Amino acid sequence: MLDKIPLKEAWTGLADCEQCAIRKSALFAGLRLEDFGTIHDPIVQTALCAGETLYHAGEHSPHLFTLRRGLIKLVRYLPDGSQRIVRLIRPTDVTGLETLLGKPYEHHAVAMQDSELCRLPADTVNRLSRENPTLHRELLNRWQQALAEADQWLTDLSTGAARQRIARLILRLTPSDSPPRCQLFSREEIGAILGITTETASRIIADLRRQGILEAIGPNRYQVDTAALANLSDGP
Amino acid sequence: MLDKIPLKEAWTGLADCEQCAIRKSALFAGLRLEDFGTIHDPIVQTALCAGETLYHAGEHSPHLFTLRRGLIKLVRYLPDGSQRIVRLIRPTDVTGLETLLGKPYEHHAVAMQDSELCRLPADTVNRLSRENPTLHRELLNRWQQALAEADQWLTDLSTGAARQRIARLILRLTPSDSPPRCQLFSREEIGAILGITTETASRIIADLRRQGILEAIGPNRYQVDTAALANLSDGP
DNA sequence: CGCGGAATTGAAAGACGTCAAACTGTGTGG
DNA sequence: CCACACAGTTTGACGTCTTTCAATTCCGCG
Repeated sequence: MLDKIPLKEAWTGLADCEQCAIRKSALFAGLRLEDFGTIHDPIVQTALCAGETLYHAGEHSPHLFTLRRGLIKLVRYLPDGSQRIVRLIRPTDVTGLETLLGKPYEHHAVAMQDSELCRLPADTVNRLSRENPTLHRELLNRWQQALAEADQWLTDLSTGAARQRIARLILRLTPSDSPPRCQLFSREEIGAILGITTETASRIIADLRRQGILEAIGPNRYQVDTAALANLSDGP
Repeated sequence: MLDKIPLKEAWTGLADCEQCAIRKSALFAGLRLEDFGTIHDPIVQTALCAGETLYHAGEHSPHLFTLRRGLIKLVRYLPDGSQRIVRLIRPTDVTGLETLLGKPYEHHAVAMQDSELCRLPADTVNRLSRENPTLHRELLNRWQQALAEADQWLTDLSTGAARQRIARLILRLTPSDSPPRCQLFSREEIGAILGITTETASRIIADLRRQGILEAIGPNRYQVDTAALANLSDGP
């Protein structure tokens, strides 16, 4: 399931920013060539294996991150010790924006899949944001995007019956290719996303399989009957 | 319950910004005297009675708002027609930040109490934000604050059993004065905040009253046994 | 081939939603 | 001033969904 290719090289990559595969949709999309020359504090590329932690809540570190590949969960622990997954970070997303304001991280960030990311020094981003209006606007956009996503997370994934929540989660995880396939997570993580128990998540997913709405095609990979799910998602 | 004092005056108040009672904690806290002189597009003060709508989701209007007095709910409607309250705006909070990016409003904003607010033109705020670093930083702070609040809303108010959610909501609504009192909302609104039904909300609150944890002292006003609620909030 | 963690399943209890009726307080009109 | 109508709240009864706790099965890996 996991191809473990830890990248140990911590390179100071200016050239690579310019050539970056995801650059057109990345935070730095609006940077001019000459801007890259002014980056002195190195931008480090790092890799995480599934399950590894990127940062902890409360930790105070002047870095934000762009995800290049993989999947990161932002987690909060509840008083009773259980966890709730608050948001997912996907490739081209940025996390750790709060460090731009000198604040500690708000969540635990944990890799759900093997991941690669770029670590950006908060100072550098702050300075570039002052000098480059496009980057600055892009930053605001990211902030707003995170907020919109948080609100959607609440209304889609924490509202209504468990079946509906699962239907909406799977739809959200299914790219609109055809045939529609999606990569699910452990039942425990699904529970932590939806605010339901592991068993309930398991029961419902097993049931969807029996109904033929999901068809297993690999470890936690399914082919999806999107129409049936869409139907489930807003009515029983 | 409601003292209806609709403010009809839509004044172009520069002087009043400087003298504003909430100015020290307002968005414009960092503005210099000379900055106020550069505001040409008028800042309008408006008032809403409980139940009135400030703006609709999808509406495209270049204004954001600071709440001076009262309480505003940000609402999303679900496919099935019911509503979910996504966040509350309290005095000194800002709402409608998305218009700074030229985007339509993400929510319906409805007054839960009689409210007064200032309407700020997005252009003006954008310009001032470019010219004044303190204001600019304050804006980012507000954005981050909204995001943190959204995450807390999810973990506090949409997680766990209905009793716990209600306990946490009441605690959150109770200022730390003594004796601790709080102003509740209609049972329907409480349901929409917590993702439970009106009846469940009513049952539990009625039950808390019978247990003496809440004691009615006015229309939807209660004296609160905070210790008992804190106890409820993270265990059964 | 057996081990261990994850997933699934079962049974029973409890929580919550649904539908409907009774109750309360408030404002209105007689 | 009282009776009534209305909207919100409370309560009841019942069914369904979800959790809980436990047992079992499945699957990847050593």
